Amino acid sequence: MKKILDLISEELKNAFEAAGYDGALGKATISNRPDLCEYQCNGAMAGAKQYKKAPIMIANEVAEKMQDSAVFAEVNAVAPGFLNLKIKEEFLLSYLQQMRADEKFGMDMPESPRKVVIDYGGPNIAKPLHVGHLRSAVIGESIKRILRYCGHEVIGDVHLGDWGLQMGLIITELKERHPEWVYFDESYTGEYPTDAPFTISELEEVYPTASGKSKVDPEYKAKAMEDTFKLQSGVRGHRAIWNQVKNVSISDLKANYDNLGVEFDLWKGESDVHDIIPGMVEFMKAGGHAYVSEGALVVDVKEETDTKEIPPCMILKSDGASLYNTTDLATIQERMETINPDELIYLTDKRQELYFEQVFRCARKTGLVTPDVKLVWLGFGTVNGKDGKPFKTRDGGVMRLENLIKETTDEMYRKITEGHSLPAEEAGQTAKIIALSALKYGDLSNQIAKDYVFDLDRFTSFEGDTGPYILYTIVRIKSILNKYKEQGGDVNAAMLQKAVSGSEKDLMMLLSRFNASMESACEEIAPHKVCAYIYDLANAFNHFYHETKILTEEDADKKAGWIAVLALTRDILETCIDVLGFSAPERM
RNA sequence: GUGUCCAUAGCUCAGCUGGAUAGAGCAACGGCCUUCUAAGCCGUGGGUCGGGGGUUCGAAUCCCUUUGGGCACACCA
Repeated sequence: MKKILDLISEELKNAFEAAGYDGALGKATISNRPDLCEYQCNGAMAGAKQYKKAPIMIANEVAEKMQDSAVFAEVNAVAPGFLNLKIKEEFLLSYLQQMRADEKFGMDMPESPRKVVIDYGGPNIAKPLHVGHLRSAVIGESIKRILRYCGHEVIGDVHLGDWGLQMGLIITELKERHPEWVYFDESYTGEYPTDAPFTISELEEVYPTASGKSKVDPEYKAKAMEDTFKLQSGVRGHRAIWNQVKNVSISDLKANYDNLGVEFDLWKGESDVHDIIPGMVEFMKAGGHAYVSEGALVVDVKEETDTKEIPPCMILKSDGASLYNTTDLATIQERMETINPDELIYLTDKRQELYFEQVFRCARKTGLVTPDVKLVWLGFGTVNGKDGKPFKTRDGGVMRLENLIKETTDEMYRKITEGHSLPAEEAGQTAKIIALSALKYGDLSNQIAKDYVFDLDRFTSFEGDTGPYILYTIVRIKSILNKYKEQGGDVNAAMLQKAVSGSEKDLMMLLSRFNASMESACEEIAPHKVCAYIYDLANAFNHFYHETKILTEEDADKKAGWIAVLALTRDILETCIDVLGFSAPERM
């Protein structure tokens, strides 16, 4: 289905052309003066210079051509040259009817769907998930769903950090503590135990300790680098213990992401490309791109047009070990060979901008990707506390993701049971659903690239621009629709009617903008646009709700018309929260 | 130092490719429940869009400059 804005623009284009002007001037926008009109066109002013004519004259001539349009109830030319447009009720009604009959509510599927890989810039194994991981997971999940809803094929890869120095640090520390473990006996040739000799919580304590030691003890750091090298070069015991670390971590990570409602199609990691690194390095050397500088293997990526210094992209460290760049580039090569995507999207915190600029340039320059492959880096902002500094727990530590979810759920449970009657077992589940909506909406309603203040009190509030408010609105609609059914009504059979009130028309106008909102969220990779849209929609509904007594209406057609609007509103809201990655309960 | 992002109401944020009186929410104050979930709705107050120039018929939006922040700048990821 064409977007309503496009249909309006088409009318305008024809009118501009009929009046002898460039049709391109006939572009409609949503009115910024809703008191005057619903849509507006500023093309007459834009064309004034070109045609050496007063804008109001052009506007008048164009308005003249649209007096008996099927789309507009009213077209007014207003000084200095605005065209104010009001939509015909019949037009709006038929648009919504088509929307309601369409499985995707008017979203057109792309002619050539893209195959997209989303790289979540994954967490390091053996380290607990914290608030920083919340953004990558929540934003990535939403982008994946938005792109899929819009008809693209999306493959999400968690892409774990499982290969770098952090692994060496862990092995070194484990060896310090348990030198007697069979993994560290290099003369051992038998099978290694199948059960891990540690739990996830033990593991999580090991890394910070090791990291701390390596910063103050150069000898310790040297050991860690050696262990990293041994791991990467395939020493059996190192590989075996590393596998245990990985298994224990992954099952814990899966549980955590599952808890958050975030899914990955691939659980790949840096280690998965280890074997193809030598080939890639040779490829880069053979292409004449990679050379040795200061002992390290690098590829120059600076360009003439640069306004800043872009350091070369390092492929191998001077000790020959691979680093983040190496695995990322090899992963690009691997993805091109096995998946052959049209687009790669990387989601990391915004401090990695320069790094990805280097990697992308290197990938293009060396021919790892063809020029038509789109490489996109999305840098997200920092999650700050109310003090404006990076979010911490009360005692100053890093907030673990699972604690954050638990705290939010507990808070939600308290709110929904306090003064409201809900069976205890249902309240538990509902609290979890609402808590996720609070966290995800709180994050997604901000622009990706900006830092935002994490304020749990605000996110969990049912008032204002929050997830719980959206859910509350949906639940209200569901409640009315259920009662309608109890009265013997058939929601699906209810026919849309022309709006009978201003608030109903406002609601219908917003509904008609669904496809445009979703499309722009998809094109701009901007989940916050979906949030903004459903917030407006929820407001419009609540406004309508408060001045309309639906279930007691005696005129059956009128009532059915409202029920149909409600059903469509519910469907749109639920579709939108689904792409945001959360859902609504039946009641709350 | 170089580069980059940001600065909008007391607080948290919108503001699409420049358009008519800069919008929400929270907080404050005042209304609305014998009637579909008041976890809601309606209303009031609150702004020299960091400062200064410029382009334009028109600038929060584009350009320059300045101030104040955040971040990055080859062997970490």
